[in-house]
Amino acid sequence: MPEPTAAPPPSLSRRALYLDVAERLRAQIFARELEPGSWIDEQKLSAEYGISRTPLREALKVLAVEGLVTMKVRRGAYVTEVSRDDVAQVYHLLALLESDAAGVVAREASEAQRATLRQLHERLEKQVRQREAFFATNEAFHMALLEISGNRWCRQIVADLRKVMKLNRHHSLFKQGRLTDSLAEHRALMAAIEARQADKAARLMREHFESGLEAATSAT
Amino acid sequence: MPEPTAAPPPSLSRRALYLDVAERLRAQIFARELEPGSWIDEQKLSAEYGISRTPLREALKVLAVEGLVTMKVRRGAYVTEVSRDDVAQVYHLLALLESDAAGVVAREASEAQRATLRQLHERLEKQVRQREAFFATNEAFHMALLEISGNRWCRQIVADLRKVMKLNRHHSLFKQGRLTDSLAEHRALMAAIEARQADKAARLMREHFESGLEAATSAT
DNA sequence: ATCCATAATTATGAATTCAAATCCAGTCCA
DNA sequence: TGGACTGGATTTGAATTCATAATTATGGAT
Repeated sequence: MPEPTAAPPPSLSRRALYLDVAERLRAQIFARELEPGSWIDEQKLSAEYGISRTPLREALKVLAVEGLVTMKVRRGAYVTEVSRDDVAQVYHLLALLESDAAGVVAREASEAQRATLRQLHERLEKQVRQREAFFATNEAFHMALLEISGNRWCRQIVADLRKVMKLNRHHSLFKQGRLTDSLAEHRALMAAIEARQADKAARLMREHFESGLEAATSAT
Repeated sequence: MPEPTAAPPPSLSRRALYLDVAERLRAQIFARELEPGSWIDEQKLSAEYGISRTPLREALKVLAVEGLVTMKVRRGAYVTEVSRDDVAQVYHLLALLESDAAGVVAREASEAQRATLRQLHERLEKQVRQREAFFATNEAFHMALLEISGNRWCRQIVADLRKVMKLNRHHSLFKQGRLTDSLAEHRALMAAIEARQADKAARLMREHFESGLEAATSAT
């Protein structure tokens, strides 16, 4: 069979193939090349990727744990659909989990850990005009905070929920003016963390997500 | 021809095999039958389970995402250490998520939904002497509450975390006197829900888990 | 024309096979 | 004696094959 794309260098990838495939699948899902609700054709995709079905199926199972795809018995994998209601529920959970983490961080973080967050926040301040970069740094800030809070189970859950949120086409940061609002909220949160005000940090984080939800579910 | 009804379908399990295998692996990991840090012999295990390596490897990749095992390239899977700290982290999360749910239920549950919880609680009252039955009803009560709270993402996460706790050998309900204490806490919680006192219900649920953690990590 | 039964096709789930990397024991040589 | 080397045994990672469930197509009866 003719291979669709040039074969990659044999052993340059020290990572497992199924992880690369999972990464590629995530990218295609987030890019909407695989639409939410649609069935994933294993044969077609494995041919497209130039691999066998085995590593593809392993990758699909990984994404299923993350919530990006849904496996149906004897029916294959489907890209997860996120309803308006799901968005609200997930925002609620993120508010709960991340506000708790923010409180822990404000209370217990070391100076070095605060410095890490400070640097990320400063980067964020400079990226209000670059939506994509802002996205990435925002994500990095939130995950760094989770990392510092020290609860690995919480970190994993939040990471997965955030991936699911990316499935939602109405992402809050796409909304008009949301970027600057979000930045202002981050600024206040960072200040509370620097001042080691745990309750305030937790409250600000919760409000940050409430604003985000409002923006996400607004008409535009 | 009186063709005898086809033999009972061998696959009564409506779940995928790899999920069952993952479940079994988790059980062995938490029961320390697979020791932390030890290498997992795919051939031996698949033979032991009476399956091929394929579904086992899929399950291992699922557990890798969950953080229960670590995959090393060309070197196989290793059991990750599940520390005392992990238990505390999971209890903390359960307290956070279930107390929130308890608040929602106290605030918004219908009379029919309260009746469901009431029935489960009354069953619990009668089962203080039967540990296994108490376990099951306790679980049913908590999951029913989650169900009523209406957040399917939260319900799924809590179900997963509870699975982890259930497999932990230091389960709080195994501790001396914990059953009656737990029941008393449930009684107070139920009363708060009946009285539709959301804040109180949330607080009681949080304390319920704090007591549970204390019991779980105590010396005995 | 519609509906039902049944045959053919297709896709999934799992087992098996195969190639390549790793490990291990024994040997050779400085 | 000790360390590097070699060749075989293991073991992983991935492709291929196979069995069965699900889907679609076909044909016949009402």
